[in-house]
Amino acid sequence: MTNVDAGVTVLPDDYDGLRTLLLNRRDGMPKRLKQLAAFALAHPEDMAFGTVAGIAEHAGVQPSTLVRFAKSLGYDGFSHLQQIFRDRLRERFPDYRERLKGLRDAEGHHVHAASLLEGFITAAAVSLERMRDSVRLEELSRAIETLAKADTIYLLGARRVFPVIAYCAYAFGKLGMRAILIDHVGQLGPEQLATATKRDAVLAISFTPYAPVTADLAAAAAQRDVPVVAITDSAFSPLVTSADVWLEVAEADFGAFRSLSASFALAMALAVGTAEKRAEG
Amino acid sequence: MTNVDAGVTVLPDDYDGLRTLLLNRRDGMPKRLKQLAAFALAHPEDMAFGTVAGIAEHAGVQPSTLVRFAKSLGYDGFSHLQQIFRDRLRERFPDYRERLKGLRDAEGHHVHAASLLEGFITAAAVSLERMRDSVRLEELSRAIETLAKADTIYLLGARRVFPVIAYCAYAFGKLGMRAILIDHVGQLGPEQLATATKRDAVLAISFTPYAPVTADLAAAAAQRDVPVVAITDSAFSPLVTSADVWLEVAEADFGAFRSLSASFALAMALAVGTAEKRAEG
DNA sequence: TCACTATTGGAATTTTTATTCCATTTTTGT
DNA sequence: ACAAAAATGGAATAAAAATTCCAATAGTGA
Repeated sequence: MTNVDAGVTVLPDDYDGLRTLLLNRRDGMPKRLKQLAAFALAHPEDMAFGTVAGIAEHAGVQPSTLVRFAKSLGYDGFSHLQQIFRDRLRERFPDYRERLKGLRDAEGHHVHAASLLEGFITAAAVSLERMRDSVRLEELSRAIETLAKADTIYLLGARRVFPVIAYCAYAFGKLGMRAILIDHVGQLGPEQLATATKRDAVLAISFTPYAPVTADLAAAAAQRDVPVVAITDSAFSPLVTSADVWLEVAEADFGAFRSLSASFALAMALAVGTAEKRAEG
Repeated sequence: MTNVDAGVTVLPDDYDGLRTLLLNRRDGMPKRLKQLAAFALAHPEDMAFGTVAGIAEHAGVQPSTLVRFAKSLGYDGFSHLQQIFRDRLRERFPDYRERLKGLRDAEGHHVHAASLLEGFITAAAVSLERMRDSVRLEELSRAIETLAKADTIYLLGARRVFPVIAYCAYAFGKLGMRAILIDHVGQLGPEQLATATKRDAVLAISFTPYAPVTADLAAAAAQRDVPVVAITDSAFSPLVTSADVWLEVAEADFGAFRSLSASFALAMALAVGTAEKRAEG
């Protein structure tokens, strides 16, 4: 059987579309299917996680009815329908994820400029959205307090995240705070950091694969009781053990390149927040 | 019956508890299990929805290792462990409401940190959206062609946009293209750029207020017939007169700080596009 | 270096889960 | 009220997934 479905509306692939479809079709549906439509909209989480048998029991129908329900809407089967409910929970912007996936699939063959740009824009947007939910505000506040108390802020970051830390140097400077960029020129990182005391603070950033210098220097500073604020991408980062406060940022990637947008936004919030904190007290 | 369970620590049944458990055990774990622990915390959604085979592939381990991982933590098997990740997503919406409520109740400084972060996130997102429509694709293609023909790419950018150009140095290098970062150390910019010929190219970035060095060095290069590709924010930029191709990016700002997200996305697209162009021809 | 133990990879097996099929019941139109 | 069509329930089957097991490998201490 084809899914051309007599020229009727296209099969929805997101939750909102499905919802509309169900509401429209509701009146013409037989009893059990209508019952399922109501159940699905009332318990989308169950639809996302449950098994056919479990949902069927919960909704008061037979397992086969669930499969019929999915097919009557035009899906391949229950699993196909369930995917829509799962996508809804997975990301708050499933369309972004789909778009990224689509673009990534095209990779390897010929990707033209437009889709490249689109890919990087989307990766950046996903990173930002994700951070909106994932950053712990208490931690952010603590990070700001730590930096605000510091006399001088030492900025630590290498390779891929060096741009972020370089920007911090610009921002802190512009906001009138003393900040030193540890650029590790001539391998002089340890010496650049040598003057840091417990009255100062280190702001360190590192993402997988963690540059050893960053972890080493942060550890050395922590050893000497210099407060360390870290931005990193997982609780397993070597920075975590050295850090007094750490903030988690998971950047999305496109192809081999990971976005830095979320890190930048977070760094800017840290810088301005710290400046305002100082102005207050 | 107590839940102390033979002196072992209690088996966590929520995500936060699991997270703590993983962090504590991390050091004593064998390689593959540690790898999985990191993966689980980095991709909780995948853990919630994926199948053993799918997750195993994504995490780079064998299916059996996943089951072993779950058991080594004390769970019955993978399915039992997965339940914890699913529960977390189930409660995500209440969780979110909780957060908002907490935000409202919390002391002023949390709210403040939140709105700062929100502001920078929004500025970045707006910049990205805006660029989606405003970039001229023909110009982007021309820029890519120009850079692809170059022997060596000289990277020019100062002050606020220095991070972007620093990132370009990283990206071009990683893609196997010869690129020189003109960092202007010791005011040696002119000397760093002196070896550029018409067989090379300059990639210059500058936004208001245009740093004079960037415009001057770009002009000097153009004078010697070195092709110049520019990224800037208006047709009135001093870079435009020197540039063979130029791309317009208008970044949004929040407070005194302007986003760099769009510029980064564009720079990444340029870098990867150039690499692919070279691979083709 | 050698034996011993812990860890890992991969195929085989078991269990769970989705799907199909068909007999039975309900609805619909005349 | 009757025949035809549609819908439903439930068991049978197929598919997919989790788990187990064992051989191969890496790691460790004598």
